Amino acid sequence: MKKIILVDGNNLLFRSYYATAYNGNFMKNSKGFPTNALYGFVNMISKIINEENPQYIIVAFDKGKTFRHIEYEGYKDGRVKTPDELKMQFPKAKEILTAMGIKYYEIDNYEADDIIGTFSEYCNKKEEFIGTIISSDKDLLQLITKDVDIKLLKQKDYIRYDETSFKKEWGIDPINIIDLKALMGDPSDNIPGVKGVGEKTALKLLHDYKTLDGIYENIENVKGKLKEKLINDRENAYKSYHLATIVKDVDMDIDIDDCIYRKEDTDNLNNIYEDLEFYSFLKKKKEKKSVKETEIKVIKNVDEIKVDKDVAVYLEILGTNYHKSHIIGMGVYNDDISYYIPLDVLKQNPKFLKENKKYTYDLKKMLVSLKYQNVDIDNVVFDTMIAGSLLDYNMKDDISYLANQLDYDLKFYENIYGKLSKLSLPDEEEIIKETINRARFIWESKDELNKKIKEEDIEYLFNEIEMPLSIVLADMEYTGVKVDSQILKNQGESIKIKIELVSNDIYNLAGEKFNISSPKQLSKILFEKLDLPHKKNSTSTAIDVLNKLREVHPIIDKIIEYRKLTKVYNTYIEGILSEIKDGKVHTIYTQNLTRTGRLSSIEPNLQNIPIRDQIGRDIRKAFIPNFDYIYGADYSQIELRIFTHMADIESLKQAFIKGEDIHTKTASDIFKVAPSLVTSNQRRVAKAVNFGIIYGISSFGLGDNVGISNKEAKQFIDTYLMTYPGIKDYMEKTVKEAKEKGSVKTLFGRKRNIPEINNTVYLIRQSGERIALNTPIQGTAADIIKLAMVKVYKALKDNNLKSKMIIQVHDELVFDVYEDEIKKLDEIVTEIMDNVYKLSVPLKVTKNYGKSWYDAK
DNA sequence: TTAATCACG
DNA sequence: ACGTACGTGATTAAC
Repeated sequence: MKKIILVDGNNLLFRSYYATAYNGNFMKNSKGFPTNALYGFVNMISKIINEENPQYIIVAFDKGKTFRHIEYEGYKDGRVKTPDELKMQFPKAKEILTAMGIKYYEIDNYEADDIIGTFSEYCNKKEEFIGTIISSDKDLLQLITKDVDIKLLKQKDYIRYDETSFKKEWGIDPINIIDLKALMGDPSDNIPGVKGVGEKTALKLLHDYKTLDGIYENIENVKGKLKEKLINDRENAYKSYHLATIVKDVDMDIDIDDCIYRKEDTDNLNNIYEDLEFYSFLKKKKEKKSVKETEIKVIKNVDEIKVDKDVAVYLEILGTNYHKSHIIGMGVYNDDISYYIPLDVLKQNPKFLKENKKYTYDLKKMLVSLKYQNVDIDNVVFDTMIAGSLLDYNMKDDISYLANQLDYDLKFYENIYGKLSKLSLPDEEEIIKETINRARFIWESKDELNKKIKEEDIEYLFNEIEMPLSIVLADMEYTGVKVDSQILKNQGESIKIKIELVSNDIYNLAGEKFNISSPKQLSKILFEKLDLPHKKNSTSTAIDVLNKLREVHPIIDKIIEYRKLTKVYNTYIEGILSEIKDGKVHTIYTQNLTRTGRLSSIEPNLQNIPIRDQIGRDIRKAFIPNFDYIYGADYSQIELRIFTHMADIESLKQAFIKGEDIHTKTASDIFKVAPSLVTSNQRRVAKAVNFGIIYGISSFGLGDNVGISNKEAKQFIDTYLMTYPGIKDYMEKTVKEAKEKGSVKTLFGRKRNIPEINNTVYLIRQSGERIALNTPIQGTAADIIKLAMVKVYKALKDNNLKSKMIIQVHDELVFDVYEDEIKKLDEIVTEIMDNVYKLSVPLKVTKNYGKSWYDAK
């Protein structure tokens, strides 16, 4: 017995396209060619090959207009036109199949269904063949026979139907799927069916009368309204029957030998994958760039090191958190040398690490790791990780991601050291080879990257902000933040008790015990057992849903309380405690991750320590100085100031210059009342509108946020735009330019590509427009505070202050300060933050200090 | 591994 | 009619 796998190619491509097209993260390769459908397609085909291990396989595609279009002009009318981004991917899919050794069929004026129908019929007739259809299209169920079954794809998995299981579940014969569709119709294909008859009614009718013919032969036995409907739409029913019938005798020659699954053409397939940038699919990599034979030298003693010009260095560690991970060794490479330096030799402080010009990947990682070993490194002039991220490559911790994007063949970290959860060291020989390969990649890519930095005109951003910032951040991370674990433990104890109490209250109010932390179980309790009002089909228990129910049931307040307490306990008590070592936490600031240029902070995240509620804010009492005081300096309304500067809005500018409260000023303007008469609610709304402007405003978003109707929100926005002429023009200009260039820039030239902005899908395009409006503002704020950090760091050094900058929270800098340095530090920080960059509006800084982060308010 | 939730700017 | 604020990270449940 031989089996043929019959794949519905159209169906697979559509599915994978729409599965990813809406999430806003539309996959494209660096040339801008859309790849999202293909990615899913390749995954699915590979899965099919793995699961079915087929001897014969074909993939069918639609081609041209079918008889269905000709005989029924409304056919598929209501359907949205296939997006261009999807259409473009079809030819590539066919190329991929050919390279995979899979035959595909497309026949003029037939759909993929009909080709599959014809192959099914082949299986029915030929004794030795059976078939398995793969699709998510239920129409194809009509092809099930004793020789043909189907894998009906669902969202995550699939259901396999053969003749028996189909009959059992549906109560009709497979062929009667046609009769079913004739009755029900199919809105997606614009097949009419019988009006008012859905799946339930249709199945009942077919159960009683077997077929469409059977129903009309016995039409007198049908009762009432249904009978009327059937008689009225008799013609439509039969027309639908015809349209729904899959053709089984397409005029084509089947040479079954064509359908044999052949060996893939790996080279060809790799070429296609490389072009699409599907690096994870690449099989057995070829050498991408020829590499000259170099003599590797493993350094045994520091005296053997002879470096007489600039050089690329790469430090390998086992793991990703360099505060915890161990150094493996260093690769050193230039045109003359190719060294591997093990840790014990590094510890002897080789001179070239201080003296020679150096090129790196992930400078900060190297600086911190070496600091722990008391190894000095200086004079790093170019970091390829920073360069790559400024040039909008897709950056990862692992250098090989960048390498692959630049057409270098570099083994992935995971393939050398294993998954992060299961790291292990390979042979020393491999470690040496791969570490040097990495250094060599840095050496060989630096000029290309540097050239691009110049072309993009971002040398200032690169050389004066990001490169020195790496050194600043390394120092901050290494210095760490002192945390009093006893304070956390004490708070934890009292919170634990409160959690106990509130849990019991919840169980009593619910009438049973359940896991309050499970949104699924909670929504069952709230919306089924207690039958609280909720949106149709929504099981969300998120805070805004709960807030609306506070008056409805006493359990809601308790749940909100429970959420607050467990959040604080799990994330900020237990979470922080687990990150403390030697009384300090050492975060890692990711310098090259965000799309706007901001930093982010991990393990632990020091940028989301609570402040808005008292219960969470208390956590800050545990963040204490290592020296004498915690000093904090915040930029006040920096994003709104930047917006005012960029959009050049005169009256807002004046307000900032005069030092007015900007939200009150806005409220006074849009509600047309004197500033002194602005109510707190008016100010709240104005504040939300101001934020909305920064986010790329939409009336829905604003309304949702403030809790007013879409219409009211629109009113506010309109008034706002009328009040401040120039904003509308600025926004339109920004979006227009972004559409033309496909990117936006900050004041310092940091570029963000926004491919979404020209997408054909409305929602994605809209999101792209908001990104275009927000990124220059958020990004410029990030540039400015980064520059301030660099300058402050230098000034502290120049003034011989021993106090330390320890935390950055986007618009806030936190310092650990000696008592006798407070005054000087305050002068330095204020001077620099105020004047770091001249805008047409002043930058304002608010400052405080105290015995803990809590008290620095 | 992913989705839901909630902490921050 | 659709379904929408921008940027992050950690934890938990549930697959």
